[in-house]
Amino acid sequence: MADIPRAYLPHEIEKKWYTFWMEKGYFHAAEKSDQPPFSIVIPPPNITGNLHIGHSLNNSLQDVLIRWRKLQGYNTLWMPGVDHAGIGTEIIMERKLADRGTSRDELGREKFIERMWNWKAETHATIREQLEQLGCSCDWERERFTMDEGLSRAVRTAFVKLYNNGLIYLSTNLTNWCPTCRTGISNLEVNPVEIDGHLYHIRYPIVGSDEFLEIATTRPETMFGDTAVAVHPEDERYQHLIGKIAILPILGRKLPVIGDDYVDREFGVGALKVTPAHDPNDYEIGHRHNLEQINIFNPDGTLNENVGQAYHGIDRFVCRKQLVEDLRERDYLIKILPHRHAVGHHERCNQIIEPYIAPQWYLNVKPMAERAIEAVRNGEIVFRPKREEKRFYQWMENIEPWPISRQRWWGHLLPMWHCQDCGKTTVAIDTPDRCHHCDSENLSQSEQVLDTWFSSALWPFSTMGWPDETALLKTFYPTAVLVTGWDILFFWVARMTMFGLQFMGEAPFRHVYLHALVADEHGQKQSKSKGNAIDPVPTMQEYGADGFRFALIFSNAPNPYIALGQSQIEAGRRFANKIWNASRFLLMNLEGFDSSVSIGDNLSLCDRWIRSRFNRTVNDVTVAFEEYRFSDAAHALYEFVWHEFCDWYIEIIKQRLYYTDNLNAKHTAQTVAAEILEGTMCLLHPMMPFITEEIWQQLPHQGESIVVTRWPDHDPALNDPKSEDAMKTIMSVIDSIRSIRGEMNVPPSSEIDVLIQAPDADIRELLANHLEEYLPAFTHFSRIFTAEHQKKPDAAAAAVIGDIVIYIPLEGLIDIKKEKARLHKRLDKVIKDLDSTQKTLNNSSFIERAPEAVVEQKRSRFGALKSEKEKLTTNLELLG
RNA sequence: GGGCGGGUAGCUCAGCUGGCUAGAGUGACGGCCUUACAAGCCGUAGGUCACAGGUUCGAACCCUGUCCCGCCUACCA
Repeated sequence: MADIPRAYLPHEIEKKWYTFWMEKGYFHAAEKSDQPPFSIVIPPPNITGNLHIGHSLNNSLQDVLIRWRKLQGYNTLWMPGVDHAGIGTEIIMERKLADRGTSRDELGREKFIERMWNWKAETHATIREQLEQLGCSCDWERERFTMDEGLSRAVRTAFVKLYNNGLIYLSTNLTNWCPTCRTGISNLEVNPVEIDGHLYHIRYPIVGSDEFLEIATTRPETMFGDTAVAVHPEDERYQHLIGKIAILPILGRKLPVIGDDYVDREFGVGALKVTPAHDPNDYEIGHRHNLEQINIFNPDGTLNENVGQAYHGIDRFVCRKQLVEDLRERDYLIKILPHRHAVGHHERCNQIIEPYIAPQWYLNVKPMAERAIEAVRNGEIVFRPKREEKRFYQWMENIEPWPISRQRWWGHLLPMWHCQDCGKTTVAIDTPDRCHHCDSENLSQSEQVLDTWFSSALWPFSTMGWPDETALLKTFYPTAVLVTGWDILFFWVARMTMFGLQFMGEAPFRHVYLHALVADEHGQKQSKSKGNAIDPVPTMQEYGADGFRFALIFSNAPNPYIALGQSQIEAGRRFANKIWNASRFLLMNLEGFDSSVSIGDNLSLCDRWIRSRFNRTVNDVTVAFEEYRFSDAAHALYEFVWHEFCDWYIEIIKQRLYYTDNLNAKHTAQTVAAEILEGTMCLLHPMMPFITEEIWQQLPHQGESIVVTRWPDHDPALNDPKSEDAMKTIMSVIDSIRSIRGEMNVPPSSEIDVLIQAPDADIRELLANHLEEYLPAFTHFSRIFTAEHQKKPDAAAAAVIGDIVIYIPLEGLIDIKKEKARLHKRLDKVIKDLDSTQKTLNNSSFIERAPEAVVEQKRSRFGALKSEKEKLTTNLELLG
């Protein structure tokens, strides 16, 4: 046993056991089983590169649930996989191409996609390796990719069904256009970012007069697309201009001056230019007034032929600068004011989006959203934390049609074929030979792809074989719980809910657990550029996967963000080390131990106590897991392992393990210690899979792995409040002795006498029976005297616990001044508490209205405080 | 503009279906290499629970208002 290392060294252990688990096939779920099913589908990581710390948290939590439920006897399935992540991945690839001096356009579609597949292979392997390192018990044999054959068929099937239901339609509206990515995107993908911009005031001459109409705009370049100028119809300043014609500066186009309620008289100068093709509000105004829409941009954000020779072909922001100069020169520019406002940015490439008219395919999600709302309202789906339901409703109730087509290359092609002959569209799951309308073979498939979230929305059932009616679906759909960050509630959770209800007729999950996002130790968002990001891989290497996982789970309070820095992770590692060393100690003392020999009824008080405490911990952890209070579960175990099992139990049984000749007593201690340690390893296993397996294997055990053992049952009958109370008394006495020694600076090696005055005969007996055995673990002492009354020795320090008084004679060591100060401090606090307790008890309303138990509690507290006050006072008097 | 969450120890946060002496991790200070663990052990200090009212026998917790902070959401040019 001496070859067990002193400090926990995770590396080899982790690798060894993961390989073992895989060889045994523990993570592979049975399609059919007598056991109840419990399934989770992973939020598929994007194939954009390495996993970040958010993934570590997300997957640690899922692994906790899966491993815990497996121990409870469920047939568990954790479905793993990765997401092609559409535009996000394309952008990564474009950057890589740029580094090599080439580009997407240069490569062409086919070659580009070929590169994407290679990149996918690379990142997919990395992601899987990192999840394995973390210890994830995924059913790897079933791993899926959103663009693999089966899932692609699911995507086409879903599309065709929706299309045939009339829910998918083509519309040429204003969309959010990303000129950098050259595609339309949905509202969700647009991040409004506050920026310091400008408000440009420009004058538009009025035909047939000397007047000008001053307007204000943040985007002067869009004036090329103006088709009107608008004022408020009741604005007395401008009423007389309504119906007249204004002249567009530079281009000289004629623009009607119109009156529209939309115009805010208070803002700017109370007049605005109307650009229906490039502003959502102007688009609406345009409709109301039958205005022409003039598109002024090319798809890449350069200005098109509608803007006149001088600006044609140049970039939108270059144009803005140039145009402002020209306006200034020609005296159209009145002023430029600083103006802070929100500007939409594409969440993927972070470039400014333009409202732009382009044909897009839309999915009418309204009817699906209604069913989804209903599913949450009637409790078919339950959100944790509950507050997330509000966000869900708010978004769902105001849902807008979802633009699902993207003018990109990487993703699922729309299953649509255009007929060159009749011009009609054929929509089909499998590539059609002929046009469904005219039978022509002259078909070409749409080149657009679907929004990446379309396939994600199918994930809970597409991964299980849908549209086929597979055994897997039958067993594991709907999934038990979806575990993900709240940041993708709308992107993903909402859409999965809608699609699950639509295609499976049943919500895809019973529970949705939305966990925190990981910030740094000061609550700042982690990011590579800020340099405060914690990279999981080196972290796991340095601290071990278990310590890392524990730190994440321990910190995962029900907050929107969790602050996680180096120190939290170090605490996780220290805990793993503590477990390791406690186990190491016990294993060293288990030599010659025969676990098959049963113990009699010679349990010591501390044995009964630790069993009771363990039993309660089983309950605490189980209930916490059931309620997704992961942090509470971690805290309960941390407290039990460190501050009860290690700090007290192990210390106390050293006496029996080392020094006693009583082999029965030793055997009992070994039995209980081994039993509690094994049980604790089970409780810890979902959070810390590796170290618990390693220790469990070395302990006396039945079965081949902790992964497939049984979760301890909580048995209320095993709670032993009597032993807990008795131990509490003993622990208080020991604490008091330690406290005196500490505060009086008694050298650890010097032996002391302990005089205890205990009026209660039961307490005297309790202390007389146990203190001799328990105290040596905590302090050096020579003799203990317990009596009904004790005469205080001259030079002694005193401590009071209720009606128990402890004297420690400290001849030559005691500092009277210090001792008096110590007692005074305690006395002050006791008096304060006593006063407030008395006040409460004197209040007749309290006696009448408060529950009996609360009153009783106060009374007994009052008694204890009173007794303590008297004893402290007496002792102070004795000190003179 | 609307909505949500928060303000508790130096730091990061638990506790909030009202009722033991308000806790943890981390940091600080003092003492220990005590044969499982210095990634450890022992002791100590540190809090008007943002502020002001209200409800109640009783409020960190419930209600109202105020002041800060963060987030989500929205079409103010």
